[in-house]
Amino acid sequence: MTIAEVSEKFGLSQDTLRYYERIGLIPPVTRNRSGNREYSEEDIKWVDFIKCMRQSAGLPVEALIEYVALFQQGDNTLVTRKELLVEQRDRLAAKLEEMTSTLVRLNDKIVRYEQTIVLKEKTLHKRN
Amino acid sequence: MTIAEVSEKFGLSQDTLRYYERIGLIPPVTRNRSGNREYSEEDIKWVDFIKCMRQSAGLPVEALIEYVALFQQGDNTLVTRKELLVEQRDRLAAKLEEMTSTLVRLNDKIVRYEQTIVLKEKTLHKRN
DNA sequence: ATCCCATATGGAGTTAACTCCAAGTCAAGC
DNA sequence: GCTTGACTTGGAGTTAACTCCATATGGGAT
Repeated sequence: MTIAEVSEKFGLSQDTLRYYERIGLIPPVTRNRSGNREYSEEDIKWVDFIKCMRQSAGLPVEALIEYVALFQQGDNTLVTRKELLVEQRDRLAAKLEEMTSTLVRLNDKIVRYEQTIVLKEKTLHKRN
Repeated sequence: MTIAEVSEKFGLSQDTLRYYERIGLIPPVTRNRSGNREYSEEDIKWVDFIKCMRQSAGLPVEALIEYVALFQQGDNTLVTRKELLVEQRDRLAAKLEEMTSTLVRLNDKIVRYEQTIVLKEKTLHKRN
């Protein structure tokens, strides 16, 4: 797959894809004879994983760079990598809890707004 | 409450508190005779609300500024304000779902790591 | 051969959200 | 009455994460 196709597929700009590779957020992408990126299945899996961890989970770029670096060092970093993921997972879980209670708070606020608005409408009715 | 106390209480720097006020993320704070901020109960509730919506829910500053501006215009913006909150609530709920499935994905990955690590350990045992 | 277009690189520019700084003011203590 | 320390303001600086740009190159169509 070319960079244009990957960009299209994931909704990441070509610049972002190159940027991610440049800073080590994804491992170096396969190239063809003329030096252009030719994303392999592996490469695409990395893009998918990183996109998910960045955009959806909001994991810090720094942690992901470290993860990729460890990955490239091979099997003797398995335990470290796992620990890194566990830490991020725990952070994410905590964040989720926090956000859930904020969602509840927002919902409550909305309900109070609805009540206030209904009250206002009734008052207007009475007047007219 | 002074700005130092509010800063302490919420873990927001004094600079951030002034910045929030400057850009309209919280309404103008009460002042004492010498012009220093003297946070009232109301003011503190705003800080609490905004901190929550920013840091925990990650609502965009822009939307919150609009909300505060509407609030300051009085009761005839009730419906607009409610709609604004509903939109943000829905976004937040969507984000939460997305994050939940990413959490699952991360968890799965961790489980696979654990299996791989256990396998490695067994292999080593056999060898030695 | 020439034109065109997608791609390449290194480096500069942008954006959001703070964060820091310089210079000034004010009340309290010595 | 002078110093000290917490506060004020407007504006500049920083950081993370892109995003854009200028310039160059490599193949395919005419």
